[in-house]
Amino acid sequence: MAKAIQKRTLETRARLVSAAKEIIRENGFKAMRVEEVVLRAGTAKGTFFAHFQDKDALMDLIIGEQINEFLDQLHTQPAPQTTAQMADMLMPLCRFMTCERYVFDVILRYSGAAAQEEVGPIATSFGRQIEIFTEWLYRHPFRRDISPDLQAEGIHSFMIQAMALKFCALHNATSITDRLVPYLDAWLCPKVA
Amino acid sequence: MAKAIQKRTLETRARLVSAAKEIIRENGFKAMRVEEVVLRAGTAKGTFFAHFQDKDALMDLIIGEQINEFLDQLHTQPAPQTTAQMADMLMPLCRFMTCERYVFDVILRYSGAAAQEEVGPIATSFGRQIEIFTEWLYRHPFRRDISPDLQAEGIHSFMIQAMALKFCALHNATSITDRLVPYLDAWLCPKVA
DNA sequence: CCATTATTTTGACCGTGGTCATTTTCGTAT
DNA sequence: ATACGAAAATGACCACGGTCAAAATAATGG
Repeated sequence: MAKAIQKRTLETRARLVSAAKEIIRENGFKAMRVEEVVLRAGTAKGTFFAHFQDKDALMDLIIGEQINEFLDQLHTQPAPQTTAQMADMLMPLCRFMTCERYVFDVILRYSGAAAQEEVGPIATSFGRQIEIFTEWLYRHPFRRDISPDLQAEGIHSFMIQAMALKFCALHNATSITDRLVPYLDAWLCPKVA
Repeated sequence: MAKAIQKRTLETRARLVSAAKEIIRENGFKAMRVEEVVLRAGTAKGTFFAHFQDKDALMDLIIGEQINEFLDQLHTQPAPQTTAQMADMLMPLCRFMTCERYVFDVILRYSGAAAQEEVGPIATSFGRQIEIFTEWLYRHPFRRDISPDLQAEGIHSFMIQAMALKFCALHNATSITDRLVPYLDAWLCPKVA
């Protein structure tokens, strides 16, 4: 049976989401406080939690949406022929994911480690990411001894690793690309004697 | 110049740490609340924060200590000869790191993504982990086309990946070992034509 | 032993995420 | 229109991490 969602509900939700996005645009993701969102949306605090399980659920939504836009972009481009090219293509996405430490933390929590029962936007976008990688690898296979799926998972894994190092005090001199390429070379183009 | 630390300071700190460990032993890491720690230690709340930057700093300390014990264990064992053997050796550590979702989250935050100025216990233990892997690989090199250091970083990266998937609703049927071995095989024993 | 300074401790207070019984609004049948 | 049951909104309230000026305690010098 349809849930018979009222128009009011959609409107309130939309107001909350756009208030949140506005704050993020002005002051960054970390600055998004529930009280502020609710103030701008002109609702009571309780209303927020009637629409979203918790603050992070809204972050999940907004960040997931942004990631998906980057993936749309990636999807239109041809498959990379070299690891350097691949790293370059991934850069915009990596830059966004690491634009704030807080953002990267949310992504980590919701991607691999998503404890949610139902899979959220970020987790879904990660699935899509793997799919895109897999498609690339079908078009231009780097390795033939392992499946494109496994290769794709590895790329994902090294992407996370390269991004994580960005926030590590010891390694923040090197750029993400510079860190990613050696991983990708070793993973996708092993030169075994 | 020595800071001339009073004995009282050490005692208070010790009481706080052992109160925290006690709570963790009884009810898990997530149950460790500052109020409860302070209550059991018989100090005021402010004292806690005079000793630790924040709650997570104490978690970092305690978890880092535990990780180090597993690493001590690993250090006494001979280098693994196969990927399956390696995965088996890593299992106790992986099990601890994923004993609670909260623990894994703290570890992620403090390992790769440690934003701290000074490197904390967990981050340090991860450095040690890489060192141990590197030593293994010098003794028993799986690949010769890339450095042991790079191989070690990859092992670490895939370990994280395998653990992260444990918390993913879609993948929690498979055990960590079962997920780790294919990664390690592809990473350490590429069979390129 | 007292005075003075440095260190530690204290606990009232705050910020922010999250809850829930109550009230308001909406859709529908009469 | 009016009544009534269901969905949505409200805001006082709570939990818990974290702050800070003031008080208590320890170390030092005369």
